[in-house]
Amino acid sequence: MELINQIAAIPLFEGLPPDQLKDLARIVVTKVIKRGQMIFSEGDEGTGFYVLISGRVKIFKLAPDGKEQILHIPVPGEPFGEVPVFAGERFPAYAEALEDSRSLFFPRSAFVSLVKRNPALTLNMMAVLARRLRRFTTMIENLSLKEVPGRLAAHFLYLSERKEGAGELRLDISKNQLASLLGTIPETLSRILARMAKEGLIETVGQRQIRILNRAGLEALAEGGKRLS
Amino acid sequence: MELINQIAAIPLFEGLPPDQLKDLARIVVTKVIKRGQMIFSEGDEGTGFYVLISGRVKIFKLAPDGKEQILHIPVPGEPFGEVPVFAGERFPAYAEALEDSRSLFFPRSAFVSLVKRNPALTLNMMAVLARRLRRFTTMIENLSLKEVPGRLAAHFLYLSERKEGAGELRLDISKNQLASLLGTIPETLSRILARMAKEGLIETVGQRQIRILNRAGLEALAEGGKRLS
DNA sequence: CGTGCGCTTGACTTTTTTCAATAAAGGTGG
DNA sequence: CCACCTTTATTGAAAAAAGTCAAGCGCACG
Repeated sequence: MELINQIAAIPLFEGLPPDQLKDLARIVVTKVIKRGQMIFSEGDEGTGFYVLISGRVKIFKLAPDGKEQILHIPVPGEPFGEVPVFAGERFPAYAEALEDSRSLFFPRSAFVSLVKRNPALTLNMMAVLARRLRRFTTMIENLSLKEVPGRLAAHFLYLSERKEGAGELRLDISKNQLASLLGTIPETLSRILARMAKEGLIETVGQRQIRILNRAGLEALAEGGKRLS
Repeated sequence: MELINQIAAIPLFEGLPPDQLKDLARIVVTKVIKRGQMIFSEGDEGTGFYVLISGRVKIFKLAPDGKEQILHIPVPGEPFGEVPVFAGERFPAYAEALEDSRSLFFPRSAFVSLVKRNPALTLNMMAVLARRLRRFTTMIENLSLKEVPGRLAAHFLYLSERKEGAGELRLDISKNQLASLLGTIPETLSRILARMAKEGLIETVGQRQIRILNRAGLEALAEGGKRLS
């Protein structure tokens, strides 16, 4: 039962008794998504939520002129599209695969009835929602109170925290996507990377590798205590 | 039993059986907050959450230079400060009373044990979190993809939806606070209001009253299909 | 009655975007 | 394996949007 093991490995379902894992396995649908394919659109009816198993997807908002703001890039094991399960019925954003991906889809009604019977699952799901709220408040803070160099510095520091201790970090998305995640455009991002390098804060190795040379400098930038010249 | 009635009137607790309302009444603490008083600060340990009963509070982020970004202004009956109950333990933002206010405080552990026993309460709380996520995604979208005139137009339309049908609407916060809610500064807000009035989109009546003269124009602004000259 | 705070307006600066051109990279099919 | 073509990234110059600094008005509150 490959499927049951996959479900059991999802943090959201940690602590569920085996029989309830089996219940989940009965209602779940595996979805395979090709790179570039849309998973859902803003305004679509949300009849359930997803958990990313492998690959990479982006959750984003879209302006009429085509500009995107990425809200979230789930890591494997993380749920997405869960808001309409609990309020509002429709997806508040778009989801598209950045790479060929695989996810599990949990239909709403079966999941809700499971929630009703299982307090541990309830608390896990609330923790997921609360963590995402926390990240969004940080995002709002960054967009509103920091300039682009500060946002970028904060992002580098964030990445370096969750990776190995070395000052080397690998961007797992393209610079276009990174710009969209930071609420700016590729040209601006490119210029700011160049300025950071010129000031000796970072060094770029290839296109997707960044080495942090001056962590304190980045922290000062992220906190607004310093500017790039 | 004034208190029980107040608790029963809170949407979050809708559908709770009387004995559980009594449980809540036993653990709840009434907090009276004076205008200008801090309720909690970012980083404080969150030992429970609040429900606003009367008055007005702002939930906001603070930049080192003192600039504020308001995240949320709960209406009476709405909970706030609930994120640390479910994840992370510390408040992600500041809360301060804009007017003399009264709120109920629910200690975390007692509330969590109640959640575990009550599926309806669970689903209500998840709906609260999911709705807030939805609002934050809209906020991120506005900050990133709209310019200030578009954000202001969207805000007016939002206010006019939840009030009476007339094109007249009353701002319930100062323009300084409104600027902070929209992610800008009072000077910019002032200029844009003047431009909107000059273009015949709105008319300002006194300092806190706005009359919408051209709803379609505001909608075009909010959708990015038009610009102020 | 004065002081202070909220609000407005002007002039200027800074930041970011836009438009355009070019260069580099990556994947596909021959 | 290479040539081609689309996507991704960089750089420059100009424009636009928003923020800063400063001054002044008016109303409310003590």
